[in-house]
Amino acid sequence: MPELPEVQTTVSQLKKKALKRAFIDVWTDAPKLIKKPKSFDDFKKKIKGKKIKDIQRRGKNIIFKLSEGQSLLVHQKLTGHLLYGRWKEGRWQSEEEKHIGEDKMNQYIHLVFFLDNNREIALSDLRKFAKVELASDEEIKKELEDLGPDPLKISFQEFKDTVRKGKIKQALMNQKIISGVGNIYSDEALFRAGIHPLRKVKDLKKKELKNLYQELKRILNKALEVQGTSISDYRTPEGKKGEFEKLLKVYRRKGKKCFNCGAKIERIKIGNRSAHFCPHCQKK
DNA sequence: CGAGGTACCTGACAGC
DNA sequence: TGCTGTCAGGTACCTC
Repeated sequence: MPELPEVQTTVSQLKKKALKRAFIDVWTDAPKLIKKPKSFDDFKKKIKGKKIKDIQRRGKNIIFKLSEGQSLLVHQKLTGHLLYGRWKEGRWQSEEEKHIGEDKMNQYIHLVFFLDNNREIALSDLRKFAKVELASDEEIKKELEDLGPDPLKISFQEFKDTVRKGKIKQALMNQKIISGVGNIYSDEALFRAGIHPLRKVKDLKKKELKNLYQELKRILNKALEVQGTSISDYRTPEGKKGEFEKLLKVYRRKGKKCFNCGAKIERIKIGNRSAHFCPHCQKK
């Protein structure tokens, strides 16, 4: 799913539902999703009885802090998303919204955690790219130590100090520079700041960088308010769609008219990812 | 160390 | 209709 707003939405909703619950069992039809421990049997043995003490976000990673010094790490990659509800006889029921594409939902559920309150947390993942790991707090912490700061938590000075080189689009998406921003929100922030994605960071004026910093924060906060962007089958843990899709100005709008000036939105490749921009509002 | 390509999977959609 | 190619909220790993 998932960039910062979608991951944060997931974490916030799960916290309301699953805090202090314990895992009593786990099921999968795709054991390759679990990277640590390597054997699913070990994973199952280890997680049984562990209590959820906290749920945190670091970049796009979800960390369940468990009892006995253990952490459960989930990275949803492109199409993964965690759901909270009921899993009965191989079918999923969301807590609140029962009408959204139930068959599709069931088809992509590949991992189910059974909690001690007769509810389940499920991982739905069309492309099965997600990563799930259970290890000690220290081991998980170490794995995430290369991640850059969270864009919502840093000052402009810190932003300026960390976003220093390369093409601006790639710098924004580089998790070691700042963590949590991906293709959608980097495209959208650059459009709103009027900056061409291929511009070099070192060529940006301080004013442009400041503007970008502010637009990035604004857009991430706005997306958080509306629970993110739903592309493909993304749903919040409660089964709702994010509403940011309606606010997209360039992302996946190739060939359509810019809302500001009417020019046609373009799509180019930068480092094997696509970048969308308005050639008139975002001059190179 | 960094940049660029590929691999990991499955599905939707455009064009012939 | 059916086939082929391209694209998709991401990152790990390899080569140069």
